[in-house]
Amino acid sequence: MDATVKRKVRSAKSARPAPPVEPAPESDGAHLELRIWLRLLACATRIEKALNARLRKEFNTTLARFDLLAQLARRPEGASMSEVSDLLMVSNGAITALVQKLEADGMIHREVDAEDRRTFRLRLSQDGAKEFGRMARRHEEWVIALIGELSHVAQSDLLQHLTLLKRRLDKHA
Amino acid sequence: MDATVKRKVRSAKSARPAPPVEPAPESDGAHLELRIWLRLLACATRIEKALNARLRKEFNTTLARFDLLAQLARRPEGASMSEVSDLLMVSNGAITALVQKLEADGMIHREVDAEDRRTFRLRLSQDGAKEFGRMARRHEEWVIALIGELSHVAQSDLLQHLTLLKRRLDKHA
DNA sequence: CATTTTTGTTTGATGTCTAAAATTAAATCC
DNA sequence: GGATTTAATTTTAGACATCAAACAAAAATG
Repeated sequence: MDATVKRKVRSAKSARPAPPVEPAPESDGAHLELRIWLRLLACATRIEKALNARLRKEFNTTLARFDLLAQLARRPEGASMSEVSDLLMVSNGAITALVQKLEADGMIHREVDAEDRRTFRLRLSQDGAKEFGRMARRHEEWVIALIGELSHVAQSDLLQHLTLLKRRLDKHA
Repeated sequence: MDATVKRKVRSAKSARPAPPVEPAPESDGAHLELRIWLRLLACATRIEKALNARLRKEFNTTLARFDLLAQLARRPEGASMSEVSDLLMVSNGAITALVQKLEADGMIHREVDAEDRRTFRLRLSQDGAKEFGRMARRHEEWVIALIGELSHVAQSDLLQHLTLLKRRLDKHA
């Protein structure tokens, strides 16, 4: 993770009116897009590592497990493996192992669907729900601590831009 | 990867003047910070998966390898394993395997340092440099295609906000 | 100078991801 | 209604990540 490229491009002359002070040569001549991607990745990995480390320390678990529980927590009716796989945007194979571990730990139940014997219905267990509640509260505090230093305005701007970007990315795929 | 929490918080009454139309309840009552984190992660994983898939398809390689080559490409004097480990923000153990593979593929050279027989000096090989050049060009095109649909203004806003966020995150650590 | 301590790298155990092949159940098609 | 197709899940093989333990070489210490 880092995707550092940053090459000396800086050729396409801007047809836009020049900004007041300077065309912002920025720390490197690389394309804006490249610089955005590097920053985005840097932010995401920093946050991800911080959350992962804390989840491990305080709850002896991981983000992947937490995310799966989070999906089940908002679906009292349960979900199938494939549904979870889609929700988490992770391959089917990855779900199998995760679910086995979580079931062994008593966090979730896995029952064969009465209608379709191929599919499993995954549900949070009672213990799982309680433990997830504890984790979610801490998780939220951590995220707020990590991002909360930005002003409210900066935050909503950032969210808006990220939402826009995500929409474009989804269209691409 | 998804870190979906989104809980029913919405308690802290805003002491700010209400916006023109609505206080923007947004799609969910979750804290702004949480929503930002989810979007950020979603964008990063989408881009990362796209780049990884293409690197594999076109060059039979991965982002991790590409990133390592990128670091060496900008350091003709070479770098030690630990330096690379720091640059990529990845543990030492991860570098060992990566370097072995890249050396076996003839992309990099690894020579023991004359000064310090514990350390290795890693350098791009000629073939490695050429191959990296090809990959970097394509990589840049891909990133531009993925992000380039955003307007220039949106892009520089986004970059600015991400830069700010990254600074805060680094201070935290 | 012999003994720590620190530093650079490797190894091993574990966790997660992917892609592709295998398995099994359901649905569909003559 | 038996054969094919589709769908849900598992398995396998290959990456890459972590952490912690083990080493070996260099530096520091007394």
